[in-house]
Amino acid sequence: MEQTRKHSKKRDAILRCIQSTTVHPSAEWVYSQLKPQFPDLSLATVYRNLTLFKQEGIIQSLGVVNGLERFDGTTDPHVHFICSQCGAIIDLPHISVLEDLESTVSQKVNGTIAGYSLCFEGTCKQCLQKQEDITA
Amino acid sequence: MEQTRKHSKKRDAILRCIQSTTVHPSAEWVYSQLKPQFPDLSLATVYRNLTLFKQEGIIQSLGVVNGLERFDGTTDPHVHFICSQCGAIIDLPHISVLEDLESTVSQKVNGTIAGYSLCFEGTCKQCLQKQEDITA
DNA sequence: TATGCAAATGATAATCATTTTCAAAAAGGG
DNA sequence: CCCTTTTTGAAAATGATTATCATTTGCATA
Repeated sequence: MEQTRKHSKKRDAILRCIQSTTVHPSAEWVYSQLKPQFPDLSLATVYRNLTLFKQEGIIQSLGVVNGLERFDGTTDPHVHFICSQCGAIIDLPHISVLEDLESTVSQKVNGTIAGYSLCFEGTCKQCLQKQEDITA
Repeated sequence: MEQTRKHSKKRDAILRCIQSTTVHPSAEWVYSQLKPQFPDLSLATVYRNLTLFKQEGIIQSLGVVNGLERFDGTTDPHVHFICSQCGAIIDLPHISVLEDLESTVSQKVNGTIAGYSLCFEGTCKQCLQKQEDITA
């Protein structure tokens, strides 16, 4: 009765595509990569599967950059550098302290840092209480 | 000949609105706040002015949350906590080290941390070189 | 205070990324 | 092979944001 996840060549290819690139692609980029190999691939299928993978927690979303949602084939949180001009997203592993981050990052990417944004995500106090209220 | 910035009651009210709240609002929220006071206010005007303020650097965008772009009336980069359920954005000032951030933040907001994302923004190596090529 | 012109606005249409719909095709267990 | 469920393609729908354009407003100047 419960939903069973099936495999398909296209689904598998989409997952492999995003897991084997470092460009942190958008749905459109994944589509354009796979279209030659799957001429009848639909953009909706790419969106559907990326959303699915995201829900399953095997990929993550990096948010919207220049109007396009960008994905990351890895699941561990790590630091990124986003170029505000070309939209490139670059991985920056192994950074530990906030203080000297700007100069360190600036050197790592060989670019200019205009600013940074650090966001935590989770469930806030009010929502935790709501959940308890429902459960109780 | 050059463009001069003019004042208007609505423009000023929009700026005051976003600068005097801590909810990190969307354009729609600002609109709904001001609509009673300005019955003929257009949503387009809110979008226009928020975009303008952002370009002028007197407010900042926190990115898209649940499909809505969220703004911050302050301009200094600082840490935020986003509730993935209700979309609330909470300020988290004075945090310095990444290591013990998760537990610290968790205590501060009295909520659950699912993860974090730290993004730097600026100009990458390639784009810097392009600029030089054009200038030269 | 009246005048002229650039900037700002409201209403609405246009954009454009993403989602939904639905009929047809494929997966995979029996 | 069947049968049932999931997946897909194509196209329509959605919804936030942006552009358009005629009108209004701000404000510098006469």
